[in-house]
Amino acid sequence: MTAKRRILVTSALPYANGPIHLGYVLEAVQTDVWARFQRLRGHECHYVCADDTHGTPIMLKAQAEGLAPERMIADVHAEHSRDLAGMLISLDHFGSTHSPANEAVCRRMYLTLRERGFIERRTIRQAYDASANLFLPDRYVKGTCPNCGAADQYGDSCEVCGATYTPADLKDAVSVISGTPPVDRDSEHYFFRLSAFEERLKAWMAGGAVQRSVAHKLEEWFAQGLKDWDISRDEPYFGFEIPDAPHKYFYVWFDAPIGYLGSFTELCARTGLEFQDFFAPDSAAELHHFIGKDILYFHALFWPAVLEGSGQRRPTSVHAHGFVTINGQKMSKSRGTFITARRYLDLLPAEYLRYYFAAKLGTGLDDVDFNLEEFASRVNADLVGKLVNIASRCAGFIHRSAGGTLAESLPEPALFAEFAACGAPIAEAYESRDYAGAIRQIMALADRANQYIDQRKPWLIAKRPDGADEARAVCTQGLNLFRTLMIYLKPVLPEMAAKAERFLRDAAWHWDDAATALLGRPIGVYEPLATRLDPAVVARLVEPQSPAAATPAASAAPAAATGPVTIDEFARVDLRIAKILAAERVDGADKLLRLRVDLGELGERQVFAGIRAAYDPATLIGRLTVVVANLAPRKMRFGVSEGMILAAGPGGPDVFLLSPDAGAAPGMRVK
RNA sequence: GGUGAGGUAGCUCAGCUGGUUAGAGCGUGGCACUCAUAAUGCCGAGGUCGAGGGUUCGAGUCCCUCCCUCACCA
Repeated sequence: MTAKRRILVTSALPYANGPIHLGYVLEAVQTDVWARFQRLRGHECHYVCADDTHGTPIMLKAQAEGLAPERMIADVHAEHSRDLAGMLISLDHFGSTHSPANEAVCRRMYLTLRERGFIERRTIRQAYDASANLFLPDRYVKGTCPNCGAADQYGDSCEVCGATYTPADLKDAVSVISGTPPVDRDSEHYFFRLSAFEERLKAWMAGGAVQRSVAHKLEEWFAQGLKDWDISRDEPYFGFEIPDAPHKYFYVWFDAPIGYLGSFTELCARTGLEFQDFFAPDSAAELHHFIGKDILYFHALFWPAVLEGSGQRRPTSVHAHGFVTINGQKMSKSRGTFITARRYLDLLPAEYLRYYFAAKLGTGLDDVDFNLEEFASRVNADLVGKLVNIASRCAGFIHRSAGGTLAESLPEPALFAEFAACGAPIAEAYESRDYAGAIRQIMALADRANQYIDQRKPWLIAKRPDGADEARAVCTQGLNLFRTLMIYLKPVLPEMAAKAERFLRDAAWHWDDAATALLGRPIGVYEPLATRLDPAVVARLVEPQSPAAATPAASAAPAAATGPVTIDEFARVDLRIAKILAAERVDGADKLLRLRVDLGELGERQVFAGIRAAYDPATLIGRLTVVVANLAPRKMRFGVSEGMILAAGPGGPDVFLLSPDAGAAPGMRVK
């Protein structure tokens, strides 16, 4: 086995203005599988990440929500942490770029860059929103394309003709923030002299730090000439102030990758690791970044240059992956295919997605299609039908005809040796991030294991009076083949592997354990390690979400069965006993009644309900029923509906209001 | 538009530096089995390897042209 390596890996920092979605999960899974694989091999591997919290979009979004940005990013951080943990991402530390540790690293690196002459000041002219008092990033200016005349285009490029330009080139430009035309204003900016690093970057790239196709892309950029990089922004800006430059802030893309170091600093403080062991220029430790192909420029050019320029080591590798598509199409909120990690986890186990992504992740930058039907069939066929089935069909015999103890030796050591020998090429596939290749090999072995059992037919052997030992031997062989495969899959399926360890009463597995058989020991009773997933549940990943706000009345179509909700989710719905004080028909609406209801301590509300065909308003007055009290108010043509009356039935005249038993009073909580 | 990647069985893909009848999984048709979460095994059908041209004794694999798809463009 190779010498013990010291490795630091990162996933790109998720931006703190939205939830973790499946695209990011792909990256986290890719990183996590690699990290877990390294640890399983006995190497020292630390995995850090952080929220990317700075910049204009965060600032504006917080403003729009009426929150301090610090508050908003804290909320998002909690959500991100929870979702990543749900996906079994084995982060050693998940920090934030908005941390004292990160600010300290930013300042230190910036000052070193400045000392060494890599920072320059230049005055540039930029679009400025005079009514909002802020400089506008390109994407915050919209107007007519100067090239093709398409309306409503962003300030950096035209989506219609593809032309690129600056906001000043746009015709009829307006600020997205205020809608007023921007003015040009001069401002002094700080630039990082990327151009000084061309030769060093080429050398770095030639050393195999990036994939081949990425190297091609970089060559193209080199050919165009490297431009210096504007790393400052004017206030107001949510970020870190630049030392000795009042009112100037580090551009979010400067402090974001530094967030890897900031986060690692915090991990060091917590665990006693030596930061310099990993970042000194002559560090023998490895540094691997996993990123999406969209941010290659930052990670493959700026980042190694910034690291080197500030007197630190360069990354060992930057590994880029493609995007996730859903059923062949881009994720899209409007199509309902923007799937968040939370949505997935509410419906399905993380490991199925991890397996599916791993089975489709190669070494390239190709997009990974999340095809719902294929996902279901692949998980069911591979994991349940093939893999777990091996254990499931063998375990019974060990208990029935062998007292629950494995045989003392393997009947087919050569077959086991073959499985063990595959450890090397499978490890090689993991190491080179060809997870699809690793999974292919593992599943081919799973097929062989099933063939073996089928040929030996332990169920027939066990029926013979003298067959107990042989059946036990065959199933001991089968279980050992299974065990070896589960060890190979442990980086992808950590929980299932842990369950299998417990089932076999085995110690926590190391990669090399795959090559030695488990013999002569008692094992536990088999319990299903994985259950089939229901395509109908999978399909719900792309169902439109939160239909709650759709219709404020009982005419709402009865939702189909909607799967389990947690008690907390249920508790969010505030159901109250309501007394109907008044009811009348709504002119101009042939389904609606306007109700005035008394909710006790919550006061009186106006609620519209689509029950006119079923109830005479006069009969309703004075009766008690149930109302959703915290439904978002909905503005209708006839007024605002401030709640929803609960009723059952298909609609029309067949609508039936709920009634509490005697004793209930207006305002009581239903729970 | 520029650049890059890619177009191989119904679907998802593998095919290394060109070499015998082009492969796998899923799906599909048939058979077998019944230990196993209707799981598993065996047999079969299904591809002019995007189109056309070229190099070569020989091309999915190299070259040219064209068509189509996707991504990136700081």
